[in-house]
Amino acid sequence: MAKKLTKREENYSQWYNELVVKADLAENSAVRGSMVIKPYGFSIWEKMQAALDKMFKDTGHSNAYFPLFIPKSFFSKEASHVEGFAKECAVVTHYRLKNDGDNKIVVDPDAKLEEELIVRPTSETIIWNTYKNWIQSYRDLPILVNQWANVVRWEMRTRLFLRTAEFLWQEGHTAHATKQEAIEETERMINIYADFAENWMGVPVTKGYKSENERFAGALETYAIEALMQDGKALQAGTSHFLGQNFAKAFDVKFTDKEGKQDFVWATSWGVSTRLMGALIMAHSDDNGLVLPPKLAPIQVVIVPIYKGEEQLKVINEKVEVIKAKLEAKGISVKYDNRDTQKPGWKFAEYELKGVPVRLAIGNRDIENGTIEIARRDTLEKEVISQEGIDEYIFKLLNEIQHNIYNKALKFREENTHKADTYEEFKDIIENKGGFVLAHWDGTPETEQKIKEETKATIRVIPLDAPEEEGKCIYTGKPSNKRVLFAKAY
RNA sequence: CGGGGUGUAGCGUAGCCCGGUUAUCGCGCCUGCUUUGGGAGCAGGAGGUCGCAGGUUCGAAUCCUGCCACCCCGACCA
Repeated sequence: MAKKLTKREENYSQWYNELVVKADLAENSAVRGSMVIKPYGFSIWEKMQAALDKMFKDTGHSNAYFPLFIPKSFFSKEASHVEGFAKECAVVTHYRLKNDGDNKIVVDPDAKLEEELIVRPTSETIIWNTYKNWIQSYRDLPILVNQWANVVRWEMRTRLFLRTAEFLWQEGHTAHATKQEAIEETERMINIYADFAENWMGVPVTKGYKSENERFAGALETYAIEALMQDGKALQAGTSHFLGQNFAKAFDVKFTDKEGKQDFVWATSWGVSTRLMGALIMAHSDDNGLVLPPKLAPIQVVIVPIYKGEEQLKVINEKVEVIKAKLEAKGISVKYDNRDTQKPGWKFAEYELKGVPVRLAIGNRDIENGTIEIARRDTLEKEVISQEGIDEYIFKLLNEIQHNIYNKALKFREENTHKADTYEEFKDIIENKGGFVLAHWDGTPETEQKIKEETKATIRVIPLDAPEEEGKCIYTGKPSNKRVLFAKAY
């Protein structure tokens, strides 16, 4: 497979599909644009969930669950929200099937719903309809709730992991007494996402806020983290929205403050999805398959025995049990694959494809010498080391791999981030090099739209840490005081 | 929804233009022997509504009509 992938380097998306769909993580479902996440792939998602969930809880949030179906009328209450999602909703119109007498199952026309139900594309509406009943006083605030759920967006075109019709995600929905508190929450959550992306996934991200064009439907401000994939395209990896009082007004959610005055509640919402799996794969993988950061790898160390005959295997088994126990005592997840149905070379390739960070191989030679062969996935380097102190060695190595993967991605991003001062320069980079482009922009949606039409590049974010700098918009020449981040995006 | 393309075994494919024995090849799968430090070798074997429905014909994977599904490109998007 590796050879096949090399041939396809030019077409990253095919490469990606080949690797993920055929190999390990998913296969096309009969349902349009949905995906099957296979057990190994799903365990990566579970690791992500666990880490994020802890971060949410450490910052005072709790999990809850809201309905999958949303009455259509809820949607129309917030004008820009409905406009943003109307074109991609799956709608339930009936509640029963029947046999039409010809042995065909048809939708029973008598079972038409009074009001259609929308399969949630996001839950702001149904949640704020609920919050209305939960909030009367400032004493009821803040509400800091998160839900792990699936959502459905009937996209025109789907793409595995990045844009599936149904996807898994978490959506946080918070309610606050003051604008300031809500903005702080919005920023807190985008920082958590950035922390997770960089320190768990090993994917460097740029934090910033979205231009008006790219803003979430119904939000006053959308913060996002943007990551750069190996093919030079940007991927939005997480968003946190300051919703102002829009949803409180739409659903009439008022509270009485300390002075006895009534005011609308301030809101935020934030989410990350299984798209993160796509980011993880596309940021680190190489021609041999996945490269997983140790913190998210379902298997951190795999041990492969090399033997001739039952006798040798028995000796190796005993030795490996000791090593495995020592590693597990340090909290390292270990798989010992002593199946005799596959050969060692086959297993090596298999676990590389799966992205297992560290592989140990032990054979008769090692039993005699008290050694073991250790191979790391990120650099593909192999060495023979002593069995003495191997647990400590691997513990440190996993940590080093985690950092190395991040640093490699960071270096890639630095090498593929360019400044452009003229439109010619800008177009040249976008067309020929790809990657991030930092450029001045006059701040108008019209200019962004023109640039998008002409180059397909959009403003990914206006970086939070962008330094003040006098300049001229690359398109209109109007004054600008900081550079914004442009790229072609998924 | 527009433009292009493809449907043949679990996967990837040849054959189609120009109709004609038992539908090609590779991977995978099963059995046996030899192998095992980077995806093993040899021998044998199983596996097919040729996307679906009609039509033309002595005869259709191949020609015609209709339908369906999927992929790529555009508009849309976490």
